[in-house]
Amino acid sequence: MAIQERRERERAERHQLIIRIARELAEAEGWEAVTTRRLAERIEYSQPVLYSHFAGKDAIVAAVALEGFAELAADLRAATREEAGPVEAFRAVAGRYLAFAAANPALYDAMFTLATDLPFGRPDSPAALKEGFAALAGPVAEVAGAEDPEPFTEVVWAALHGLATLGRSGRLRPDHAEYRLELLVERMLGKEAAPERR
Amino acid sequence: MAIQERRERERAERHQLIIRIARELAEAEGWEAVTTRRLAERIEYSQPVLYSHFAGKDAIVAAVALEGFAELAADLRAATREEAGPVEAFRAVAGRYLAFAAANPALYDAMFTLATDLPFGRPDSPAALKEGFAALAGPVAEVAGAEDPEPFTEVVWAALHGLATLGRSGRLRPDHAEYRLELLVERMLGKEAAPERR
DNA sequence: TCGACTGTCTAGCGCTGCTAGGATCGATGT
DNA sequence: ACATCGATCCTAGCAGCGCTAGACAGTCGA
Repeated sequence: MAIQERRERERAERHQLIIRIARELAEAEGWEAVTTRRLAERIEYSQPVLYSHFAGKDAIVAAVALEGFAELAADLRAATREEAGPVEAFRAVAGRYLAFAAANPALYDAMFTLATDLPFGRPDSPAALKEGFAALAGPVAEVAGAEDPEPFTEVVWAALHGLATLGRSGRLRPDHAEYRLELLVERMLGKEAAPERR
Repeated sequence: MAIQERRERERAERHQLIIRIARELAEAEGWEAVTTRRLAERIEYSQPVLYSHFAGKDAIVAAVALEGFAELAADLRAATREEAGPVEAFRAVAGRYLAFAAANPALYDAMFTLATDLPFGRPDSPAALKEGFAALAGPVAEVAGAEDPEPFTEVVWAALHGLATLGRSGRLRPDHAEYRLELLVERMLGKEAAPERR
């Protein structure tokens, strides 16, 4: 019995190893450098082993993406806890979201550009996915005011996502990032006044 | 002499043909179906001919993207012309942007997801790129109010881009699209009031 | 009419994701 | 203790990818 348990444990470890190496490789050299051969070499097994753990390369990317959602959720929740009022929490969550995207570009790509067919917002969605969305949606909905909270959250999320992706492909002026965030937050809070220039 | 002119004309036509077929193929079956072999077969020439027109596959995608920017610019300008005041023009441009992205998903992908290294916002940017950005930035800056117009434009653009991309990968509820647009427009105009529910 | 040149094609390189089939190793029943 | 069986893993290879070298034909100017 114990032998079989050890096997399953080793197998689970290898499963996580694949995900970790894929992520490291992607973050270091970009996703186009993550090939099944290179991945196999790094985990010190042959290619077919990958296919005994995942249905294909897409499934590996999806697994990395899922890990990303879990981390994002934890990150956003930590940001929320540190703040007092709903407005501060909203501001903190928005900032943390952009910081997360900037700090983990390859991971963010996996989550939003590569793994497009993760089941989103459906009952059978993986827990990490639901939590990720909830960690963002909670604080955002708090400041929706008279607005219907769901579309309000979607719009805020879309704006953050746009800032993250356009910013990274060099289509927004690199400085002014903080100013853009301020501007978005203030407008979404319904304040017309221009934020402080910096 | 006339013969050489004919040759150059035919060559230019073939150049456009490659771009057109690549776009059609992408729009019909997605960019992953656009391979050099398939493309060569459709234009009824062999593969190497493609490389006498473009440096590589990326250059073909970039050419399609550039065409997209030109069309988007024309589209947005048409939307602007039809409207009277700056607020209406802003609303129209925002709506038309999302409609364009929804109507030409593969083209939009080429413009913003695949051709990431197009020289954006630089002096040596292609004309179509500058025009595309200007057609959006003009009407948007009109309603920036007390805001610094450039970051304001960038935020609006990012929000629209986010709505376009998240919407297409099924991460926003399919209905409510118009409501989200309304909400974004109103907030960006500095109005706190909730838009009409529909 | 003949050589040079331009334009095009065939064939092939190294890479990709993925898989069939065989070898190897350890657990199990007698 | 040994033979058998089953799981596990690897070698080798497939089709397709982007891209290119070299052969070939057809056209031009001398």
